Amino acid sequence: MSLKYAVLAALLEGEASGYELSKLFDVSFANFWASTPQQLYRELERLERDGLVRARVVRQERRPDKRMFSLTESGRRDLETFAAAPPKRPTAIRDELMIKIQAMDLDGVDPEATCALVEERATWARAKLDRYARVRERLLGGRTEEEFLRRADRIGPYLTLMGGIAFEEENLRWCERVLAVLRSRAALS
Amino acid sequence: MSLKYAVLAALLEGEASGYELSKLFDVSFANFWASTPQQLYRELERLERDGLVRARVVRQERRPDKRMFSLTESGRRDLETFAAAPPKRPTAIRDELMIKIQAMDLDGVDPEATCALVEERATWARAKLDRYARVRERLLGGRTEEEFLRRADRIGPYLTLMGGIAFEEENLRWCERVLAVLRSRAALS
DNA sequence: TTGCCCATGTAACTTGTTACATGATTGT
DNA sequence: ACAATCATGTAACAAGTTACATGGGCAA
Repeated sequence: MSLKYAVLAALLEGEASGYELSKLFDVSFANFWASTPQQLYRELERLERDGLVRARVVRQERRPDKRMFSLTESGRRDLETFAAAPPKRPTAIRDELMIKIQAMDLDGVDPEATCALVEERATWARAKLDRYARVRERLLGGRTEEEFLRRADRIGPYLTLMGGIAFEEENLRWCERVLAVLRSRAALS
Repeated sequence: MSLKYAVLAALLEGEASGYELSKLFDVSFANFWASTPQQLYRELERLERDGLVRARVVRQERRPDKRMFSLTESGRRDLETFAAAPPKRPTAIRDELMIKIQAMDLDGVDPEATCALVEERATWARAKLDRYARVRERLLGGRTEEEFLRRADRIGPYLTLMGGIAFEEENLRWCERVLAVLRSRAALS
């Protein structure tokens, strides 16, 4: 139900193809709404059928044709209504690593293996933070954060990005605390 | 695929009924693996059929019968294998509020309404933190964190709880920053 | 020459959600 | 009297995942 609104919100940035949206959902949108390219293509079909989005075919040379999607007036109105209404469902998280941590104390589980998993997570978190930093610079466009937040027309995308950055930073801190604990326990035995 | 392991990991705490598991998934497990009671009942059926879990019917007076589930040896081994293997899928988050924030700059969206949504989120975050604090006290059982992390047999559940607490604290800080921004913009116009 | 990028899609399958049903007990 | 708690479940539906297919361009 909400992937619909995630797509509409993504199209606020302007016209985009399914492929471009799938890239966007891989970087910034992934922080709060996970989805695969297949889901997006399916959703776009539905949104077009329902008149919330319109498609324009762009012929390309030496590249497959692409369909550029944009919001219709009715899509925009629907999104406005959604944006002011209270959320229907609580935030859902699905993080396999945490299940593995929950079960790490089992006899058959090598603490070294657990360490490796946490280190991998930390590496990913750092990579994500790097990408966010670049997106942030682009959004700020030379202004300071304070200046931007006071004057810019659209601050929504910046506020969600702030959320993503804070989340990954916290993630990284957690990884480091866990690694410190695991290492000091390894030293004891 | 991983709800399976989330359930097995939950049963590490000991025998539990479907109902009790659904309570657990509502409090601590919800931080990293969301699921509804109906999913749990279905999953438990499957796990029993596959021999990873065994059920024992407990007759009760003045209460419906209940089925208490516990891990079998093969369930435990399966969980051990899972715990040491790298995650198959990246962490997925689905947070409606963030979509609403992303779209908040639309003309038809009242900034007051957006504020109210963020305040509600902050209230929930505080309530969650309260509950986590109680779970934490129970786990520590009077010891300090340092002492606990050095000597306890099972630290997995504490580490995931630490993650949940850090996540909610960050959430709350984000809410407060957003509210400060929204209020100072409201004062300007 | 292997593999990734662009660009879209179909089909089969697995998960997750929602609404409903039962029925006694306990608390306000 | 009404709602919540305990305790489980069915059925219908919506959403998400995985594997596969197409086919030229481009870089190491």
